[in-house]
Amino acid sequence: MSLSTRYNPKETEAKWYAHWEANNYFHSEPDDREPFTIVIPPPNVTGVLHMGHMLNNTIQDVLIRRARMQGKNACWVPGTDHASIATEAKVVQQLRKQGIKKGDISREEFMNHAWEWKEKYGGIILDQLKKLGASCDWQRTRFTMEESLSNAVIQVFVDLYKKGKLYRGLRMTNWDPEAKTVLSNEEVIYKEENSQLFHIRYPFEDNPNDGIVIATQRPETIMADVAIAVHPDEPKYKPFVGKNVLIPLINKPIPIIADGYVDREFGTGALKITPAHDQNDLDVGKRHNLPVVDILTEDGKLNENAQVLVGEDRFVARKKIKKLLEDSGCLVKIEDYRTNIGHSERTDAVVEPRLTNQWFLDMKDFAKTALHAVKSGEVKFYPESMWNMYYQWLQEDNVRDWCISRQLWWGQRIPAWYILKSAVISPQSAAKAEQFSEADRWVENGEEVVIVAKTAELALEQAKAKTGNNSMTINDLEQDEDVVDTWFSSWLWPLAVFDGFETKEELKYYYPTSVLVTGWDIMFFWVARMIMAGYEWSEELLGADLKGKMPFKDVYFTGMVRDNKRRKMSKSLGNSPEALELIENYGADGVRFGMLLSGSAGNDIIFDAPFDPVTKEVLDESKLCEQGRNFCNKMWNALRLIKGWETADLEQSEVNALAVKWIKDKFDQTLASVESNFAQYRLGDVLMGLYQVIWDDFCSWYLEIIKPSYVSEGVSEPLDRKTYEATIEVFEKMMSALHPFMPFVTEEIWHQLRKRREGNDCIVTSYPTAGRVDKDLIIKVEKAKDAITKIRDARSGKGVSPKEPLKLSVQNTSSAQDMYALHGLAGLLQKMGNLSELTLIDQEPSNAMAFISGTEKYFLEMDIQIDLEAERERLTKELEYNKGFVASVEKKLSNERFVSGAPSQVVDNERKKLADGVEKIRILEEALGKLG
RNA sequence: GGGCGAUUAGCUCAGCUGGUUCAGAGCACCUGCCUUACAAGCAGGGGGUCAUUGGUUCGAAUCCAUUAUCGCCCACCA
Repeated sequence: MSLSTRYNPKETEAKWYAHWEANNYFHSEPDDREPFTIVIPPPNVTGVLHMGHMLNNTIQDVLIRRARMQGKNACWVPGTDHASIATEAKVVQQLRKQGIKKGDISREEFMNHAWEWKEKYGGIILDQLKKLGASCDWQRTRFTMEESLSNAVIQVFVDLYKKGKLYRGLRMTNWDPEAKTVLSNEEVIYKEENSQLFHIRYPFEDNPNDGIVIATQRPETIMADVAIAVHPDEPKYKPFVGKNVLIPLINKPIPIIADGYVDREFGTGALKITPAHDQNDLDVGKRHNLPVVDILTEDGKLNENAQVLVGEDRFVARKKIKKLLEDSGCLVKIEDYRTNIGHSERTDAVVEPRLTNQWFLDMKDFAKTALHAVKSGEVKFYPESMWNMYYQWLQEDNVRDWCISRQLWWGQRIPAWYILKSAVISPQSAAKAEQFSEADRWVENGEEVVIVAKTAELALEQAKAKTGNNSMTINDLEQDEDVVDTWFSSWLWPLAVFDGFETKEELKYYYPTSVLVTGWDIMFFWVARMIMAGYEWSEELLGADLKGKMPFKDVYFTGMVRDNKRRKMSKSLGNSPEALELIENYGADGVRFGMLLSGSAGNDIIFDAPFDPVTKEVLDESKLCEQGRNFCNKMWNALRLIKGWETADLEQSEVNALAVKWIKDKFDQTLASVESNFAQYRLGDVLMGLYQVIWDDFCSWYLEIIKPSYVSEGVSEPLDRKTYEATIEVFEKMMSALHPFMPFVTEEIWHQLRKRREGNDCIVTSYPTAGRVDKDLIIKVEKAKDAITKIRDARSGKGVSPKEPLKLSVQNTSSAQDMYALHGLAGLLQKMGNLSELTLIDQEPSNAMAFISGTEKYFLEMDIQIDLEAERERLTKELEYNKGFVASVEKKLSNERFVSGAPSQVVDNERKKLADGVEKIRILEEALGKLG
């Protein structure tokens, strides 16, 4: 058998992933084991794998794989989100390429195209997750718009309406002119940008030569002005209140009003009131009974109301109106200005405040329960500090009602119907029909009559009752055109992925899920709302079977992945490495290693891009992935070494027996820290611990200790079976401990180590647990390692080859006797230090180099002239250090308040330090004395 | 404007309730090695007043306060 000197991830990864899938290891069915459940944060169907996903899903996979190995019923539910806005935009774009305009086709036709698109491209990201090694239960793959999930959305909508938590109303909303839909407050991202403040003079109607100057960022909206407001106490403006001014360019008279809202210090102290395009102006307008003039179209162009620049885009209009104002002499000045501008989270278009009729969810009670959930500890956040952000957002005065309707087609259509004028077909209904809206819908108390029901049929029933008109048909109703916000379906994800809202059998078993792993950037969009939904419906759904209302017990917040300049990785910046190329270059295990080691919960991840963002050239910079790849290679070569050994029925040497005991203990020690770190989701620390024990202890020390020496070129002595067997055992245990982190290489080595029976795979072997540790043994071996290091140091310092055997002696003291009473320790020292002999002596040898390791004094005989001066200098330095050390300890111990105040254990420790220090000083002084 | 968090080696970060894993890890760096598992490697090494200034304490990287710098979240000032 010959194995390549380099580990080859590519074929190995494909092989094992297929093997795991073929054995159905990822699939979970409810049984009597304890469940361990994770629902994936569903990536957008439009998405391709990026660094954030890789981080996120690597963490989830580590947790799920470990749980599986611990014998829990591990279930990781994958799926995708329909992502209303993003997907609809993609489909519209695609149709446009085919020469089809969205406005020219029916809703149904559009939906057909959209579903087609989804079928074709929607699974890409999930396939990419497989490359990463994600052990999702693919048979459970869900989609937020599949039938059962959509039904849940409808059900919830109806329920909330019945509970009086949903309402429809005309409000100032955030309008995305690009997507042509309204957005929730959370979907508006404010960015500080350079802007300009236009100072514009509005001439008095009765005295056009004089006027009042206002300041605005948005000169293109002056045509929508309905008043100029000044502060009531401002003497400068007081005389003008009640007068009219003329809007420049269109010469429309509007009144000057007084309102306390105006800040006298800002700008000119006079404010234009534009109720259609600003919330505050709307409030002011309402107080003064002013009309609303809307001058913008749904795609952000000026409409006929504007009178000038009709049809121009708002930003083009801004530029052009500047010129017009200049020409009219009304532009006083322009100053530079920095201000926050809201952008659409999805399209990045500048959001337009716009008065529209929308559906809102009353958040007051939801906010309270969501707050309570975390406060009470029902849900735990990792890191805990994320709670601060969460808390602040859910404060009563901070949380605003959630606008859930969207003017899109791709999504769950709102189950609300309006009664049409045509329903007036009997005298009975005619009597009830007092008024109709512009859309010819029935109006009651000034509002359109709404019927909310799960289906059109049920809505019709209700409508009949309402109108008293039994001959009404479905054609007399009109369903709301809007769909719900994507997040209005995602917030049900943990409740709905198991069996929709239908059978509940699986929900009983899997709910609440164990942990949610997600980025903190969607804390408000998603995490908080899932908690709300869990609180609202889990009890109704599960009744007596409820194990907890919260959708998850823990939330692990990952940081944002940033580049080495601390910029958030994004497509537009082009600073994100191609996830798949990364896997291609370093292997999935290498990349997983890199992701896991680069940060802890909540902390942002600085991830060096391995590719130049501009040239796409490979930079030799993605150190952590490289480290991961190298680690794979290291383990691979350890495997090659071990597999190359011949074995024989030999007596196990003392050295080997000691080495085996030591590595087992050492690994158990690591396993103990693995357990505690896992409990705190410190995955990076777990991985580093395993990395160190495998690389340093196992490869660098253990394997070197037991490595059989060679007889002649290419031929080495056989190894005793007992040691060989133990080595395999430790190695495979290490592989199983590492498996959740680096599943592919560990599975491969697992199988290379032994012939395995069908089904004996690393992925399903039981996760190792820590055993008892012989601390004394570990300490003694550590001391021996220190001595060996000093020997090597001495060799390299004196230019003596490691190949040249040397004589070493130890001063015969009781502690030396105790140390070397450990069987095999002397042999270990001899082998690793390449010593021809190791003896305890009472008489110091001549021409030997002395060094101290622990409290032992060693003499290394080398066949070279010892430089007495250098020796003296080295020893003096060490002596000085120890004297200083002892002095500080003595000072501590002579402080009575320390001796009486500190715990006795601490004081005892100090005493021991002192004793050791004094002994070292004695040895050093003695050695220096000998040098003369 | 309100709030949160950070500041420890050249870089990225650990350091839990103050005292032996108290100044750590990984990477980078320096020196020497193509030693028959691995140069994607081996052996050895250097490097920090724990941001500032005070305070509490027998004892502070750790607790308190202050200042500075950075980051983030929230908020309608035209």
